[in-house]
Amino acid sequence: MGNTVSIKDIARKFKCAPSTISRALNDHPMINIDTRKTIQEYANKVGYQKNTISLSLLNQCSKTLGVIIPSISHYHETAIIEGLEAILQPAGYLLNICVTNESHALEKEYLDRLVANRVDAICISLSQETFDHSLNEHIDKAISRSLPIIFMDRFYHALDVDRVITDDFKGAFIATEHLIQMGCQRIAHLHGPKGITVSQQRFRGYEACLKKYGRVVDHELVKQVMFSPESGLAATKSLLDQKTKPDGIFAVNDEVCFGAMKIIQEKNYKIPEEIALVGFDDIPLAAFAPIALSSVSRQSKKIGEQSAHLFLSKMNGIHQHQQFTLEPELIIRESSQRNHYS
Amino acid sequence: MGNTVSIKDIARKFKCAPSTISRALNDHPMINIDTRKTIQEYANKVGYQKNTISLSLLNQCSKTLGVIIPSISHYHETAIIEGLEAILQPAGYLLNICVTNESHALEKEYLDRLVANRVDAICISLSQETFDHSLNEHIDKAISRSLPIIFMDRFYHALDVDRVITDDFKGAFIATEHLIQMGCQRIAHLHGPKGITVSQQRFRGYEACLKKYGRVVDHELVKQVMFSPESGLAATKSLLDQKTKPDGIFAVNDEVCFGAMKIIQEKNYKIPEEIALVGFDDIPLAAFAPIALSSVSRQSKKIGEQSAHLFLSKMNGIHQHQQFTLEPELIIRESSQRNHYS
DNA sequence: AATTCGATTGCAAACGTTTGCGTAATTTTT
DNA sequence: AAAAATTACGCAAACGTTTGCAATCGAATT
Repeated sequence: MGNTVSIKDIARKFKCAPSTISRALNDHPMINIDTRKTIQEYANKVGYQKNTISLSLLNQCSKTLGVIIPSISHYHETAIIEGLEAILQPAGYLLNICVTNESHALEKEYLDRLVANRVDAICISLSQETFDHSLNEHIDKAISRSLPIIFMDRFYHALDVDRVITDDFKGAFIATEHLIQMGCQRIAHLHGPKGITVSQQRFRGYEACLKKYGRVVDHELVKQVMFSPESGLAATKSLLDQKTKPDGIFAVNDEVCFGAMKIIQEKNYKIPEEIALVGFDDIPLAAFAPIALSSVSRQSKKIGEQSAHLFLSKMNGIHQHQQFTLEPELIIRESSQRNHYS
Repeated sequence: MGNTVSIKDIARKFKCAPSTISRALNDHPMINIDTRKTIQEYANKVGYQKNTISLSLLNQCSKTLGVIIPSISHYHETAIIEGLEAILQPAGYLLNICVTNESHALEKEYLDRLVANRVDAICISLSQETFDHSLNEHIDKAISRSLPIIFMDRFYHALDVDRVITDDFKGAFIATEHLIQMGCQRIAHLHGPKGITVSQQRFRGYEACLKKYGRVVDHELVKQVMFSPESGLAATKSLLDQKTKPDGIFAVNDEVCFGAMKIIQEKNYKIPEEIALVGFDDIPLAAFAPIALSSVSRQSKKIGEQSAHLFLSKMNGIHQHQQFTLEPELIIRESSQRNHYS
């Protein structure tokens, strides 16, 4: 494309070997101090910029991390990216971000491309399709070529992998427990898309908590939703239309709660008195929902940071597999606060 | 690190030249069809994956687009990324995404790194600091090495550049005009951070519209905010506390409106009857605000798509500078719909 | 005067791939 | 049977950078 100047160009100018220029630019003491300065000044003047790809080729490392995520439209994912960048920018790494839209084919395609680009490692949150059908060959193939793969959020069938996840089970458990403590008798659950691990984990936490308090899951009170307010609205509407109405709802995420609130308020139920509501993710707008929304924080940014640290440790030659599980935190706001302590 | 197999490795196995392997893998007709098949099968078996960095070095193009954005925590930015990916994934490109947090130093650092990595072009939304102090040397330097730079959102001082922006002025104008048509007499504006172009453009549109209808800006009704609900709440509170109260508010973005709504409802003003509200960006949760929020859509995803197309056209050798301005669209919802037509 | 030493610099290979050109072997044409 | 054409493959350079080793030169030591 043009006027990019290389070490060879500079070498021609100074009638010396490229190696001399290279050493001069890297301030190698082997080179005469005056020569060094002269060369550096010249390089600076003509805007010389090191070509990193040649270095990648030489050093077999690209100083780039591949990131594969199913979506980028929610707070959780962008917070993860912020966490990754916060740690990896100072370490000199760049991020190759790939969004799969929950498609297995795209995930495979992107994985191949990242491998072809020789990224130093890959942080991945598996797509729904991959998960649903356990389509793991592409992952296994990548692992078998000893490319470090760090799993975020979604479990992988194999045990000996690196991963950073939040304890969704526990998060759901404490959310449900909180609703119970607020006096809710019929706690509904807006269940996330089937086959997604977080959906399953959160349902299991909800189920386990009910069990602990001597209750059982009423399947009429469990509705499946997508991760959107529209879906939350529809599911909640059907909840409110049936004979067994809930007096508490634990939803798979906050967006869903916004939809739930809309219809609950439309039907003139009082939040939290008649129906208490708890979401998941603690998105920035949670506090500004129609009724300030209680939510379980999954520490999204910390997932990114921890994954970044895990990655850096791998770059430093630590090859044991590491698994981190972050603690969820229940943020109690208006939507579930009943001034009822038990 | 590595059981990565190269063309040379395969060549050794078959006791032939690397060039033969290369041609065989690329299905070059020059190579015997049987030899081709055999080699391809073997390569497949041992998991050969083309090393793209060597190709980047050879072809002087990396099939990678650098993306520099000030933040990644809002809908607008993630939608842009989605738009970019939607077009560039099928075209075989990867995205290097860099988040500057509005810091000029980081922007400079990232720009250098992307140049060093020889990305094929850079899509950039300038940081606030860069903008505030017109710190453009790094950009000029990049341009001078004829690296294609596509500006998104924020104007650049120079005229002959490639850019894709939305007409924020017009968006603000139609939002304000709508409030006027809804009968608002004292329209406040929650002004975005100073020095940010979108803030200025939106204020100017607001100002121009008032002028068109024979009004002037009442500076008591213009408050400066950050792009957050907290900030919107604080600014609106001070609006409501002063003698000249607004009966309509046009805010620099939707998050700010969520904050505004909170305090307006707390103080028991009716939306939209007493105070009508219009935001900007049309985030997915806008329809699920306490009162469904009217908002100006800036077609964020289309910015990404259009930038991607512009980029591709540059890759196809079209060197003229192109400038696109997307039309904003006012989405009218409850927060401003007064059943009052004029 | 012969030797050693230190200070600078150059040479060449390496990373992985592609590609124009040369060349050998085989087949077809005259 | 000789010439021409076809087929199939190898050689080597190129992309930009680093680095171990050799080489050159002047100065200092024996």
